[in-house]
Amino acid sequence: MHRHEGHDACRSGTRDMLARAEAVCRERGLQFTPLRREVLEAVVAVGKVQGAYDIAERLSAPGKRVAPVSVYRALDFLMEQGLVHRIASRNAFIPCAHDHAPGAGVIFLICRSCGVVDEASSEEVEGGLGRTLKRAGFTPSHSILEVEGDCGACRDRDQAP
Amino acid sequence: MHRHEGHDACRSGTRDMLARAEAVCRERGLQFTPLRREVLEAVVAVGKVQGAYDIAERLSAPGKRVAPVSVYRALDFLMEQGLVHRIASRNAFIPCAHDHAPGAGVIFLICRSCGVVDEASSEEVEGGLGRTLKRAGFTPSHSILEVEGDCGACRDRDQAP
DNA sequence: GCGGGTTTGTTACAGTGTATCACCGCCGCC
DNA sequence: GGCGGCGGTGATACACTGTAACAAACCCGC
Ligand SMILES: [Zn+2]
Ligand SMILES: [Zn+2]
Ligand SMILES: [Zn+2]
Ligand SMILES: [Zn+2]
Repeated sequence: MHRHEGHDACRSGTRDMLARAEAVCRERGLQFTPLRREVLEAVVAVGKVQGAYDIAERLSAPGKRVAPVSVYRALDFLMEQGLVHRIASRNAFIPCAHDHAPGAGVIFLICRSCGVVDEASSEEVEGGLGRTLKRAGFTPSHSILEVEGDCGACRDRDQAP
Repeated sequence: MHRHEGHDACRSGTRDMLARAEAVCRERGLQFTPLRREVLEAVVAVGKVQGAYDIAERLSAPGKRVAPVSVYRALDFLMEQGLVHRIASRNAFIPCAHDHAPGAGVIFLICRSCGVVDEASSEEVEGGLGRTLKRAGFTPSHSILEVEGDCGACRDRDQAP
């Protein structure tokens, strides 16, 4: 069922996220380099969907340019480690504060007005999808489920200004 | 529930598809122009996911160039009329031989080996997703559900060559 | 025929993602 | 110490995807 902590936990301090990233990398014998750290910080700090070029621009400063290709490499790494998700419908990236069970389906709730992306999960959806695929004789390798709409916060804000 | 006719019906003759397109356009007072017809023919004929540039190249011939931008415009039109779907995870397009109820969710089953895309639907998934969104206080405007994997035909072919 | 909306052609451009190669830093090995 | 492999980074170039802008052609009703 849906045991989700809400937006605040999703954007749980940059510190927690970085600590987790360090732990993950140490545990797997991988390098958590300065570039990877900066990219993850940028993704977490903004909290909304961001394109790779946005991140590159944000990390660049007069005299220190970070090329998009470097950002892509860092994002690929972070995605492999489950620290970042890619939102296919937006060509953009968000941090992941969860610890997804391997193979568990994630539902992305993308707010079109504030750009915040919440994550949810549902045994019911998961089960129904599995049965549907089985019935169709289809062997899934990986699926994406992205919903665009308005989050509760934005709806409240718009209705009672 | 899933009342789907299978791949053959999906790729049901080009003729059926064109007849339906003509009917739809006439009924709605829209023009089914030669370009739109050619683009739809190309999408139907191949039957697999195709990028807009693939279609443009396919329609181009020595002496007669079809620019990608024209293809995009035709595809936009065909999508608005429900004759073509866009597959977000592939930046590609497929024909739709179904008559979807407005607002009904579609599940795309994308075979990574043959490129054929099947469509399915499931009340169970639909309902579970609706309840999950409601619980999260999220008002959906539109969602995509795309599954990548291996279709039955390819699995059979690979196992018994 | 004329005027106004729609469709198409053409060009240019913005946005997204990858290939390639060179360089660097590190670590293990001789 | 010297050497070679290996992973990460920088830099450039390029491919792929999609859109903006404007002009020309087309259609249709008046
Ligand atoms: Zn996540
Ligand atoms: Zn919002
Ligand atoms: Zn369809
Ligand atoms: Zn297949």
